[in-house]
Amino acid sequence: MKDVAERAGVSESAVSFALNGRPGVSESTRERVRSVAEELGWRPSTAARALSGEGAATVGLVLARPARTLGVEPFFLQLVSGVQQVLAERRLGLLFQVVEDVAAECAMYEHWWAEHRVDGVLLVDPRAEDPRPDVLASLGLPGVVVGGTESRQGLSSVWIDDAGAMASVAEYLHALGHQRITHVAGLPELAHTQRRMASLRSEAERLDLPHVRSLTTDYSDAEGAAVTRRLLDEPDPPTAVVYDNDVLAAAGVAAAAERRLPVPARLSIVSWEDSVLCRMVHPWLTALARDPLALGRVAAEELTRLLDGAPARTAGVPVPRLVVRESTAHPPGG
Amino acid sequence: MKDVAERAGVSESAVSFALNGRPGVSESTRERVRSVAEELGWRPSTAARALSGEGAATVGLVLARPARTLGVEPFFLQLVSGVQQVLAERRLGLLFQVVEDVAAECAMYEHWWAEHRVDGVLLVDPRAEDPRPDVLASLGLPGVVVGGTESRQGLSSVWIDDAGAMASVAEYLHALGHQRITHVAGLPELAHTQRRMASLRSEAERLDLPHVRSLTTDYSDAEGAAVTRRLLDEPDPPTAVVYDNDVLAAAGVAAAAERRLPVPARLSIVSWEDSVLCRMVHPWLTALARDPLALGRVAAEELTRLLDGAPARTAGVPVPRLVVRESTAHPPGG
DNA sequence: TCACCGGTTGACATCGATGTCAGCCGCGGC
DNA sequence: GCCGCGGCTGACATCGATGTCAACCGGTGA
Repeated sequence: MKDVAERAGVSESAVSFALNGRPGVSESTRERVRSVAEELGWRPSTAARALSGEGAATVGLVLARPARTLGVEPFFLQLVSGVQQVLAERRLGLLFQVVEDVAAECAMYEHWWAEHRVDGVLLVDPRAEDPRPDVLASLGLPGVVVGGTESRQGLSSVWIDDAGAMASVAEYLHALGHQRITHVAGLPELAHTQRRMASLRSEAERLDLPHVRSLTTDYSDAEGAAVTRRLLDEPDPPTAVVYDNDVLAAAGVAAAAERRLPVPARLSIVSWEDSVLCRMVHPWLTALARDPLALGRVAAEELTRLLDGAPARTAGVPVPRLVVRESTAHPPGG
Repeated sequence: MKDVAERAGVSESAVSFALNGRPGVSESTRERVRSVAEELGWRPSTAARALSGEGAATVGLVLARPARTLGVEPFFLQLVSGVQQVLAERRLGLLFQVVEDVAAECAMYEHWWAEHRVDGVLLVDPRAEDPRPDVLASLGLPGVVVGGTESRQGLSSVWIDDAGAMASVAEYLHALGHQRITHVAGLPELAHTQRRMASLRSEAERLDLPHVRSLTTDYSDAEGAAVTRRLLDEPDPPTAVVYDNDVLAAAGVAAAAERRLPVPARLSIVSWEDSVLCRMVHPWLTALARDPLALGRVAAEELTRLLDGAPARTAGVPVPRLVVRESTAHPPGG
């Protein structure tokens, strides 16, 4: 900074004023200082800035998953990519951490906040009984819950209409004539799993479909295949299965193929997540398409709003759209 | 820190001495200070530490990929997970950034370094003509090239034996009786793509196989399928195809299925990357299994060595192992 | 002639740690 | 009785920015 001041022929104070857009310098000086800083490749030290109360210019994101179940879904990296499109404009960095479980995630927040490493965090995979919002609230650490429903305790939320999406899937399958529908869900403790299950139950009631149910899994291809095999061995197997993500759905297709059960002639399949995976299996999967990039962008925008001192609120992203491909049809004899 | 000093009944200097393992305090005081700090949940502000010459306690990782081709492979998140297992021990954070291209990646390094945001970086996807090592060297920013071959310009490397792995695949297919082998490779500018292609060429010469070649793609399922279709339409199609990653291989299987070409009876398929994808397609894919977690761990260890002042060097990870499943067999009539 | 103005300076405090250094206290040995 | 030493204190500088404040300079209007 001293160098910049010297080269521009002004004082250090003037440099600070000029570069932070504060009054006290003329437009011409401001411009000169700016160009000198540019030329010298000078950037303020984040450490020094953070120390003088500007915050760490960093937001945190923790992913709590055991390493082995990590990363088949394109979803996550796309989300991060969207987040960064927004953060980049503000010169905010993203501190990223993979941990084993939620307890470690909470510890991470405490450490980050105690060390002043982050100004705020994005919380993903909200759960039904979730200790994390309480932790953030008690710390006073600003946060946005990605996929949360309401904004409480000073946390913002980005709301995803799982219930509406599930209703649209149920209606679509019902319209095709399906009566026996099974929902192969993900982890039961995740909030969106419970929302989807509840929505399906109420839709089944509304449409008068008694043979509708949800089964939970750990999202792994292994459980997806195992559950599907069990379903197909039943005396009255379902005619349509809705899988909670692309991996489960692809595993389901593979299981059906093992049994030489034609999809969609004998079994319709819907994937709750559209990705290349859905176009890599045969037949191509009918899927709920959402836009993880947009979700990431909205989440990051909400977080920057919070950091700017705005009150917590709930933002929404568009309802997932059902993309009909080859894996759904009328039920046999329907 | 003041609070800790007060609660422990000692001076601030004593606290600093105690917690940084420096002489000047008795073991009993050291222990008392430690426990008070623990109790108060005190952690040193990284900003203040960084400012007084300790470094940012953060390493950087930039992923240069257009958002749409992002994240089908489990590889990347597993790598990150391995990296963090090592970084966590040292209380080092990971600053993660997704950018569009290598130019943006270089700019990122310059910014990070100018802002003192990172102490070192992990460089992934090394290229044949790669500007990035030069940038790091000119900045003096410590770095580890993940998948690099030699350590030059003060950068360490983690070496992956692509050539050896490719040779083992070629030998395996040759032993099965295959003569016409095609390698559907990834991006031509990546260093490992070139290494694999070169290795295949020399193996083909050694084994006297004239009908062997490599074709490059962008790693997308679309190109994987398109290339495979083109291959199968040739008058003398290959009897074995080696795909440079799991996505390409799965797309290849799908393309073969479209043509009703039985795998492996008429076409053998090998995937260069083992993942759940390889067990989600039918038939299950023979694949080269490497261990991204271990790769991440070794890379992070090399980086911490560099940060500790050790000279740059090249470390190695085990050669990928060929896991034989259902997608490879003798060629028709072989 | 003087007060006022915007633009600018230079000196100083602040953030929270590390590093250094003189000096203090009490205990043991010569 | 004095020296030396381990253990500890307290004051100060340092890192690189931000924030504040009194003062100064040249030009304008009253």
